[in-house]
Parts: sequence; C-alpha cells; structure tokens
Amino acid sequence: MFRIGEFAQIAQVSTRQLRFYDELGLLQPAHIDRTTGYRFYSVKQLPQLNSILALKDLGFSLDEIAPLLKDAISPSELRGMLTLKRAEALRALKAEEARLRHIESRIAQIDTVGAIAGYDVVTKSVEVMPVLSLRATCSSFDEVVRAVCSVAEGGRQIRPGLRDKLFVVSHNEDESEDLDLEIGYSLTRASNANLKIADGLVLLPGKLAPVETMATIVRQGTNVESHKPFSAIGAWIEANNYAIAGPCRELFLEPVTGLSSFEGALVEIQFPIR
Amino acid sequence: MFRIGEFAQIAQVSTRQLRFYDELGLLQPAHIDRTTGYRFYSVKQLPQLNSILALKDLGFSLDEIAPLLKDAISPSELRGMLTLKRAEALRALKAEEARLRHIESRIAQIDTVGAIAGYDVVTKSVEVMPVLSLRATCSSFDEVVRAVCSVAEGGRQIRPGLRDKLFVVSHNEDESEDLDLEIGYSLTRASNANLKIADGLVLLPGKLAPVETMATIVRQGTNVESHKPFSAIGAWIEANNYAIAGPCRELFLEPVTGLSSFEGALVEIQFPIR
DNA sequence: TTGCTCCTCACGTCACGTGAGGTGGC
DNA sequence: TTGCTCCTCACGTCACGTGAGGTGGC
Repeated sequence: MFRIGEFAQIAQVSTRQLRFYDELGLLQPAHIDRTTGYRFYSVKQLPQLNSILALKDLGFSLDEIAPLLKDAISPSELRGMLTLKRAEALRALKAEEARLRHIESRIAQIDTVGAIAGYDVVTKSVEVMPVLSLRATCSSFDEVVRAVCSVAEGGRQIRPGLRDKLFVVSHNEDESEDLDLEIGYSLTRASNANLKIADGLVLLPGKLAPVETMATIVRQGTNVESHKPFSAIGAWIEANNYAIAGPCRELFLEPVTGLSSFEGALVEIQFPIR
Repeated sequence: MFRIGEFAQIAQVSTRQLRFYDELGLLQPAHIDRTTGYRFYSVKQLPQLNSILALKDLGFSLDEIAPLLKDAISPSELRGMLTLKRAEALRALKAEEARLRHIESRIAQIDTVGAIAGYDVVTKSVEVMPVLSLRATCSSFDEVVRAVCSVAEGGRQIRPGLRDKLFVVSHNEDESEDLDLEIGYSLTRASNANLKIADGLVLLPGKLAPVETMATIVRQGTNVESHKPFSAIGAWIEANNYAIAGPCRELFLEPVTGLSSFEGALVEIQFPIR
C-alpha cells in the first residue's frame, strides 16, 4: 500500500490528478482511512492507472475512458473508436503542420523583405453561394470596369438583402490575353428569375461552388496598385507550399454605386488552395 | 458601416467572438449606438480583424496579440517571438505525430493479434537518480537472483526512505551470453558512503542518468513468463518506430525482502527510447 | 403584429494547477 | 516541537459556445 504521494511519484502523475480521478470514479484508492481521509493505493492499481494514461495518450477524454474501463469492450468496438481517433489525430497533425509552415514563412518573409507584411492572409472556408451572374470575355481593363458597373447598376434593382455582394470570378485557365470573367451578385436566397440589365445583358441564376480552404486578403481600391495584394497572396501561397485549386474570386465588401465607389471599394480576394 | 452580424459573416467569425474582442479591447467597434447599444463596424476594421486572426493562426494567444497590435513592434522583435512559436509548434507537431503512431500501432495490434493488449505501455521522463549499486557479470539466472537478493538484504540496512527502490540495469551491449548487470538501490538523497554487504560485495555511490523519454510497462513476477512483457514492450517500440536509446532498467516497486517476494514483486520495466 | 437582429448577463467547457486553511504521524 | 504529508474547499485557466430574458427597427 502506498500513500498518494508515493503512488504519484511512481506513476509520474500529480497528487491532484489522482484525487481528481478518485472524484470522477476513474480510479478509486484501494482503501481510505476513515479517520484521516488518507487515500491508500495498492500496487495492483498501477496497471489500472497506466491503462488510463495510455488511453489518454491515444486522445480519449476522461469521460470516454470511464466506460472503456468498466464495461468489457470488444476488440472490434475498440477498433472503431480508434479509427475515429485516428481521423481526429490526422486532422490535428495537418493543422499543426500548416501552423508550422505559416510561422516559418513569416520568419522567411522578415528575413528576405526585412519588414512586417502590410497585408494579412487569412484562410477560411466558404459555403455554396447562390448568385445571379453573367459570363463575359473582356480584352481590356476598361471593358471590365464597364461590365462590372453595368452589373452593379442592375443589382441595385433587386436589393433583396443588404448582405448581397458584387463579385468577380476569373475563369482564365490559360495564358490568353483576354479575361474570361464571371460577374454577378451573391444572393442570400436562391432565385430562379433572370435579370435583364443595361446593354442587353442578362444575369442568370447559378451558384458558386463551396470551397474548403480559401486564402483571402483584403485590399482597398482597384487602381494601378492592385497587383500588390495579388503578389502578396501569391507569395504567401508559394511560401506555405500550397497550390491554387480553382479560379480566383473578388468580393466587393461595400456596395458599388458607380465608378468612383468601384475604384475605392474594399475588396476581398479569395484563392482556393490545397 | 456594418452591424455585428454582417461584419461577422464577412469575416467568418461568430458575433460572440466580436463581442469578446470588444470586451478585451482587441477590436472595438468604430461606433456604438448610445441608446440601443448596437455595435457598428467600419470596413477599415476588417484588416484589423484579419491581423488578429492571422496572429492567432500563428499560435499567439489573445493576451499576446494585444500588445502586438498597439505598440509598433520591430521586425527583429517579431522574429524573436516567431522563433519561439516555431519551437512550440514543432513540439506540438512531434506530439501529434507520436499520438498518431500510437493510435495506428494499437489498430494494427488489434488486426494482427485480434485482441486487446494485456499490458499498457506508458511513456514518461525520468530525472537523474542517485544510487548505491554494484556492477556484476552473471552467467546464469540463478546467479542473478542471488546477487539481487544480496543487494536487497544489504539495502535493508540503510532504510533512509521508504521511496528508495531496488533496481537492475542491463548494460549488455553485445550478444554475449553473460549478463552485465548493475544492481542497487535508488536513493532519495545522494550519499557518499560505501555500503558493505554479504559475500564481500560493496555498494558504491553513483547515479543513473536522466532520460527524456522512457517506454515503461509494469509486470508482476520475475518467473518464466517474464519474457512476455519484454516482447510486448519490444513490439510496441518497433510498431511505433522508436529506437532503443540506452540500457534497460527494471525497478522493483515493492520492497524485496527475500526470494519469495522477489519472485512475486511488481516490477516496472523501462526502456529509453527516441 | 411578426420576424429578425441586437443587447447584457452568466454558466459551461476540460483536466487539472494552485493556493488557503487546517490536521495527522514521526 | 518541527517538518512533512495529507485533507477539503474553491478559484483560475482559455477562448469562446450556449442559453435566458429582454429590446429595437422594419
């Protein structure tokens, strides 16, 4: 029989931990002195404690461990639980790898550029997005601006929700000069109606696919400086060993009411990555 | 200006999170309506929020982020903090890798053996341990038993602390038949005195080196079945891709008073691994 | 009037760590 | 008597999640 301190030292755990396991009923001392309340542990309890510690190490919570100790569990049941834990551990591992890469790329950035980034790249996931949009091929930046402004004007006719935002998707796969763009409005609720706008153009209902991981950056203005955030996000993607996994999106966070607001608007650039 | 819900949706965070950051002073709304208490966020605050999220992703706690946002921090200071974070992330990564290996080896064990292990391998670290011991070369198991019993008897003379335990270290490096053993008592306090015991043997003061990672298992008895826990721990070490990094230790968890208690004793087997 | 969004408490989370204040055994 | 170990509360941790109960604006 060991007192709690000796038992704790042998097993490399804290006395608090043993008292806590006692309280939970996970591992009750073999004997408790009536008068002093002292806990006494038998050597037989060391394998029991080790069993708890081993399960904890496999990622089980104390709540999950309790039934595993009490009820005799079948190997196939345990296998099933371990498979779940493996999936969890794999996700956690991937997350840690990503974190480490992010840290290292930030350090490398300081070492090469010598300064702190002006832009912050943030990863997020996006849901499927119902939209009203048109597809257009533009050969100049001016043409893009005109098309976007037309869609913006058209969008003001609907106004179904304040949260609906103007967006542009670059569908360019090849290196051609022409820009293959999708321009439209995201909707809070899906719609089936077409929407005729100026210049004989029509917005058709559709949707943007959900994306699990998006690298995003927020920039203000669409002027000549617009390449900067793009190269920032590009450098980030490269430094973190990601690959671009789909067409780039630009989301106008503020309502676009005309050319001037278009040029000064806050835009979120999104790159699907993996 | 956005209401909290819109702003939260754009940034992919919860409204609770934004209120929490407001409370901490990390990100206060650009404007709060006096009468309703409604929080209003400006688009300018999106980059600020992104900066917080990016730092969080690098492993900074909210408490650490606050000064980073307020005080202009120099690149070299930031570099230093990131280096610390990298070390942390690396440790966490290693831990996740080990956890995943442990889970997978348990699954593999169920698949090959078809049952749940009778022994639980637990990893721990051990401190440096002052000892009183002798080195002996034994050519038979009986000889080992005699030597251990002699040391056990001798150990009863000292009795400086209840926590002092009998141990055996196998120093065998090669495949020779003879066993090169160190047998002795661990001490709570270092001692400089030699201790003469029976058969003209002498216990000399020394110490066992600290070990960062020890794979341990507890077995009862030192009889013919004793190879089982050894093969269990060996299989575990192999399945988890570890390598043995030093001599194996056996620690007697109960006091040894004679041959009978020696044979039935609970023993912890320790293998240094990496 | 009915939804929808917002507000402010305030408790819960997970596995203990860390005192505070007090007692038993050598 | 002095250390040492043990005891029982009870608060703190970290970054929010999750109601409860109530109000403002269309």
